[in-house]
Amino acid sequence: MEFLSKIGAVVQRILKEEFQLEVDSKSLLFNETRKEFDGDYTLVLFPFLKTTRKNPQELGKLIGDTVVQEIEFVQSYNIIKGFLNFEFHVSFWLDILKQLDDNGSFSLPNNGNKVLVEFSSPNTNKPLHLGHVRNILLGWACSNILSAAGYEVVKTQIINDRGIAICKSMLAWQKFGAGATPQSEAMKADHFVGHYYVLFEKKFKEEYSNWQSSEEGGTVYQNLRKEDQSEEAFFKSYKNKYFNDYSALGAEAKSMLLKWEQNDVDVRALWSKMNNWVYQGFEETYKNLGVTFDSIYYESDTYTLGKDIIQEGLSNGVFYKKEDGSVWIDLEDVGMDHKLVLRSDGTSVYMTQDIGTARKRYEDTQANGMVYTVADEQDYHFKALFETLKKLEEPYCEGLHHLSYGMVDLPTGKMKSREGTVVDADDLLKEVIQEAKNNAVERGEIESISEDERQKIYQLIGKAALNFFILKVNPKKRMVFNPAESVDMQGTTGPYVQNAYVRIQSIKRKAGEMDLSKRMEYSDPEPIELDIIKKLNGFLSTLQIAADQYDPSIMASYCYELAKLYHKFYSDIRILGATEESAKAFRIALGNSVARTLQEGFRLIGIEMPNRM
RNA sequence: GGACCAGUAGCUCAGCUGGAUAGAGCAACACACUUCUAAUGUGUAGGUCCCAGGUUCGAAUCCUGGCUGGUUCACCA
Repeated sequence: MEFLSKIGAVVQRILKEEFQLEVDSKSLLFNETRKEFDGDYTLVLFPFLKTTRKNPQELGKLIGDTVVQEIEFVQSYNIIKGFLNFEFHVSFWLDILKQLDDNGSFSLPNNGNKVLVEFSSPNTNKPLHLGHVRNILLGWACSNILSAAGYEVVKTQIINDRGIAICKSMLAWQKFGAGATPQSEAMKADHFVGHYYVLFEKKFKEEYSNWQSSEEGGTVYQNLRKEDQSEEAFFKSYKNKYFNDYSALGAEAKSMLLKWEQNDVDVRALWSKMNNWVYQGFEETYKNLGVTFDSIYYESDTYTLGKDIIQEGLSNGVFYKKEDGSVWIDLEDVGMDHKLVLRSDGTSVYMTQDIGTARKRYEDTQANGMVYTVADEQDYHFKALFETLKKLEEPYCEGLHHLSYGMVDLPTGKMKSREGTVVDADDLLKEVIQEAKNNAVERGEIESISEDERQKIYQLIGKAALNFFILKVNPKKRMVFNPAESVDMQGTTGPYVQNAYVRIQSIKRKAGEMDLSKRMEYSDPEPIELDIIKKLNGFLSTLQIAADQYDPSIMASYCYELAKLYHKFYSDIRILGATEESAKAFRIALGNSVARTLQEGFRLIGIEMPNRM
């Protein structure tokens, strides 16, 4: 805040002139004065007491007197213990509000950086679930926040469209589908494909179970079991081995994968057909979540990338080759291990592709930064990837960030797709919207508007509840998703914030066309009104912090706090019923400013405002 | 075993680049709608900030060591 550095400069000068004490502006911390004391901002004097050999009263008086004398907007000061509280003129805050109204901006100037934000990045064998929802909302909100903070942003995703998982769906459809289509079954297309993935797992499980009681299975168990290992525990741990070495279904799926890699025409056609169904379904979910992408990368295109860079790195000593032909990078100097970048048979690993994809994206966009929205189980991988890209001296290597987020747990424990405890993204959206509708119908505020508009409002409210519930939590924290609480619309929720906005709209409608110029005559604001102005003034610095930390929860909290102040203001103070015309005009103008700020803050975290609710 | 992340009210979370008496919401209880949308506001109650040391005028915040939960350390992705 500019005005604080003005005070800071005076303090610095005094400390230097009087005590030969050089203090840099960073160590001069001004805090907002706590509610229970008089003042706007507080300078903590303790750090200077020893070196100046003054007590707080003396030092505070010296600084306070000078600041009040030299800085026109500081009206007075008081000293409590080691805290020097500055009180500003009321007119200063009224001017701030006017400036925000006249040429206030909700974004920061372009900073010359271009950043690519990757999020969502699903597999194509099943529909999106709650885990994806957190990923998508985080990535989307971060994109908006970075964009408002002055970055040029490219939103992208990489779709994992190949591999054994999609082959399982394909195989199950081929064997058991009898030519069914999403249309013929009237199913959302990605759910249709997911159904066959589940069917495959079911048939495989049956097959495995039969094998376990067969002679062959029994022999394997007797020969390979560890001591004290129960039959159940053994077969649980043996599942992968069985899939690869014994299973007929496993063999078929693997053969399909092989054919895919050999570009078999029929398999490729089937693959395209099923992936396209999934994409149709995803598109619908993205639309309902309100997110879009600027570009899409497919793993089937990118999985071959990176090998040439490995050669490059070998020749200039970034990588080294072992006797068996495998290629590695030594990351011990940054506290990590040696990491494989190419297998001994010359095929790629995850790391290889990611190195190649990063460079391709740089070539495609010239972005000097990349943000990867990926769950925190991959922290180590991304650390290794970024260090590798640094050693390769890639031009964008200083702008890499892993937007790491914690898993989403249910109150009953972890989500496990195998145990059917996942929360489906589409179901979730439906539920919150239905809950919004139930509430709205009960309240009856919007009975008079058209059915179409009502539906639209239910959606906005339901989505607000869901988005806010997920985004209010710091990304890196593991979060508990309680379905009952996620549809809550009271307290620290999206609808609570929307409600503040709606109240303002309602007042504007009632006020009609009004000349607000009289607000300039309003000179004696209530404390709550000043609190609101201070909060409004904090929007841009909040945006900056949220962008620096890649953390939408900071913006979500800000909006909640502003809405909370407005709700209190609304209940304590007459707006349309104000006795003075100037007060009425001022309060309407203040409301307008709050509404715009809430709307913009919520837009950044992917939530739209209704005009009624 | 090494590394990383988390641990704050019954529950869900803020606060963490050190500052005044640790804050919200939910749940509980009590109040406030003839008055601008009560999806609101007010109040009561609720705390060993995981534990133990250390640094400091001052520690939920920083350091060290533990404890608990999670993740990771694959020629898997």
